[in-house]
Amino acid sequence: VAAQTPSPDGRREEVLDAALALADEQGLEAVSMRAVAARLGVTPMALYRHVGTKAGLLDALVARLLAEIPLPDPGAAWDERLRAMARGLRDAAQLRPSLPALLLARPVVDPAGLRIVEAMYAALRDAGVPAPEIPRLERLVSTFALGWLASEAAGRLGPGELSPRERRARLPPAEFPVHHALARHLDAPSAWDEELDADVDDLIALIRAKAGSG
Amino acid sequence: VAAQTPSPDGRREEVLDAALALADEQGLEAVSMRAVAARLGVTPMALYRHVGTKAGLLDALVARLLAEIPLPDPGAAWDERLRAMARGLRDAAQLRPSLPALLLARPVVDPAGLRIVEAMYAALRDAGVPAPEIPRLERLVSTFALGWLASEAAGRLGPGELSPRERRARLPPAEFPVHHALARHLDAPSAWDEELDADVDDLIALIRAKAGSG
DNA sequence: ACCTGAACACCGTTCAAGT
DNA sequence: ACCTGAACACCGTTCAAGT
Repeated sequence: VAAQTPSPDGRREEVLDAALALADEQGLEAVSMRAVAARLGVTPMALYRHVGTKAGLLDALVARLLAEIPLPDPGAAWDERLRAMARGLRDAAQLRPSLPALLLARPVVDPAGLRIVEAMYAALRDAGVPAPEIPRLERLVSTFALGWLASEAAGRLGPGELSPRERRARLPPAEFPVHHALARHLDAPSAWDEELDADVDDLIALIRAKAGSG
Repeated sequence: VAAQTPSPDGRREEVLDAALALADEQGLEAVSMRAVAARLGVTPMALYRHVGTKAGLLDALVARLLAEIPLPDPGAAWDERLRAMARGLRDAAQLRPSLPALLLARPVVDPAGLRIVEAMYAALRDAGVPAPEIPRLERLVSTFALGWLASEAAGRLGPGELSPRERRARLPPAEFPVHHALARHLDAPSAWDEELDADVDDLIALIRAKAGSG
């Protein structure tokens, strides 16, 4: 309860700088109150005055990272705007590997995050999606985006310890017939960046269909 | 390196039972080696023989939870099978709130997980999706599903501390025009279960379109 | 107004020792 | 074969005290 809304002092910004540097260098799990304090040459307790608690620190980091994501040119076509936002999110996550974990750890209630939601709403409206459908479709798209970022960051899309071929060799053909039938196409997953582009194109087609029916 | 592939002893199952009970009662973050050991009336060190390490424990939990998810009736139509799988995942996550965090924490390389992927492949094939497109579409759908489960578990879709109305009142209309224009439709988000059904219907339409073009 | 010191109740894991 | 005890290097947070 001490410093729920800490004063906008410069010291707070220094704390966030240190936490972000730590996250960039060693991952989000290295961001402990003690480690951040050590980086500032100060006692852990000194931080509590500025960020309230560790959850407060994480919330502040989310706000900062989201604020860095560029908004698309409002003059561009709506589908180009969606593509630009997807690229912006992906670039942000690749630069800041801790972003997806932060987004999942804390609900987004920050103006910096709503700014992005606003741009999504505008794109869906300009696509011709009926107003009552817009919030749900925005959540559909952003849920996919979040799942993608989290998967990439957590290594779910990565190769794992075994190659696809080795892994498949261990699957009994009787129980996994489609895996074996698709063998050729499982071996060479396309570059992830291209896959994300293709997925976004599919979602854009989905949105277009929604607009056509309204 | 000690017990990477521990013997299939009964003691191991008891360790997993205890960990799962702890996760169900107090959340995944309560699952510590020390707490699991205490529940078994044993020293933390005793666990290492059976699960190797904490990561090993988590991997084993993922495998167990995924194995519990029912597969759809292979005789049903492909879209009904997809709907059934979505419901199965959602039910599993609601029963086991730690599932999404586990799925994101550890890449799925387990046969219990691939069993579900296999059923997805089969549904997409039966929908008429061209073979080269199937793996990507499976990842699109499962990435959305994962994002959904993680969002629901982390409270991203929850109400937050402010009501939608209060939150919107703090957004400057000049910067958030679409939020304000959509006010009526933001106030009453539909039940999340119904929203997931609608999302799955949209993804099914997307898949149908892919099939039609092949 | 801002920071420190000591303490409390926790973590995962290693190593040597017991039975 | 299975478990224990002691130790190491960590966590977030509270409280009283310093300047």
